[in-house]
Amino acid sequence: MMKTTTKAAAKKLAANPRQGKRRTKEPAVRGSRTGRPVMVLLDLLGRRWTLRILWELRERSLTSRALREACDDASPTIVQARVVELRDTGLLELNPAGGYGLTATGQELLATLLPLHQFAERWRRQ
Amino acid sequence: MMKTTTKAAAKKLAANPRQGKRRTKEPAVRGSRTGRPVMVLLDLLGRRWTLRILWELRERSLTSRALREACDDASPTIVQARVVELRDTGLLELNPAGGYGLTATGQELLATLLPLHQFAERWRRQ
DNA sequence: CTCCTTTGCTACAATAATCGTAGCGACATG
DNA sequence: CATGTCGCTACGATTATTGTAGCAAAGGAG
Repeated sequence: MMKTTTKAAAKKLAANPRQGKRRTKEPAVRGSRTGRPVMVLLDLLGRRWTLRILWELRERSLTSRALREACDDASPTIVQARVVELRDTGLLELNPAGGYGLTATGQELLATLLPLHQFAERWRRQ
Repeated sequence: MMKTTTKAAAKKLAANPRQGKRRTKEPAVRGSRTGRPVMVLLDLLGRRWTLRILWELRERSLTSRALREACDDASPTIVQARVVELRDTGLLELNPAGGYGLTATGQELLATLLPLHQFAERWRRQ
């Protein structure tokens, strides 16, 4: 019934090594079959919690748990799934010292999203 | 199980008057209980097809069907639901002459999203 | 006034995505 | 060893999204 799907973000990981290196399999982004970068990006950002996660990491790194709390205590399942996607697409990374943070590319993206803050304020006042 | 929900975008509309004026009920946006404008906005945009719909309307109005086709033939159910949300939040409107188009506010929002196009291009090349 | 097409919109069952709660193994500290 | 945190997963329950059909209200052509 679906046209294309992220076959299943991540299948199974052997065990639980404190830090699991991201394996490079499934594209992680379903992306409107055209493959046009913008569409792929819009699709990626248009998934629940993705924008929020990026936003919460805009000026600091957060541990997996802190990140969940920052996102209104979102389900660990989905936050983890989003983190995997964002890592696979090179926007986010797990710091060697621990905690998640934006990559250089991720910060570039966030820079283009920052104006949303101002817009939101104007928007609120109709 | 849910913390907050869009009780059900729209229940039932009496009949099918060619153009149904949006009724003002449910907030339409669940928005991370904090109520902070940015969060509400991120939540709204973080729903499937929302960003895409706005994007497709960036430089032209489209009829409901044309809009669906532009969005990779997304399900009419979901496109309609998103359109309702976007109308309720004043970002999109149904032109008297027919077809959906961005409101002034909607265009403001889109203006802040346009840079995503350039980013996406850079992003593609890693 | 019919026939025909388009428009905005809905119903419905099936499927996929998301949610909550619980918990694992690895590692560090006391 | 006992305790705590870390990144991460399992799994049943609940929503959200998908596809397919189709309705009623205009509008146009004949």
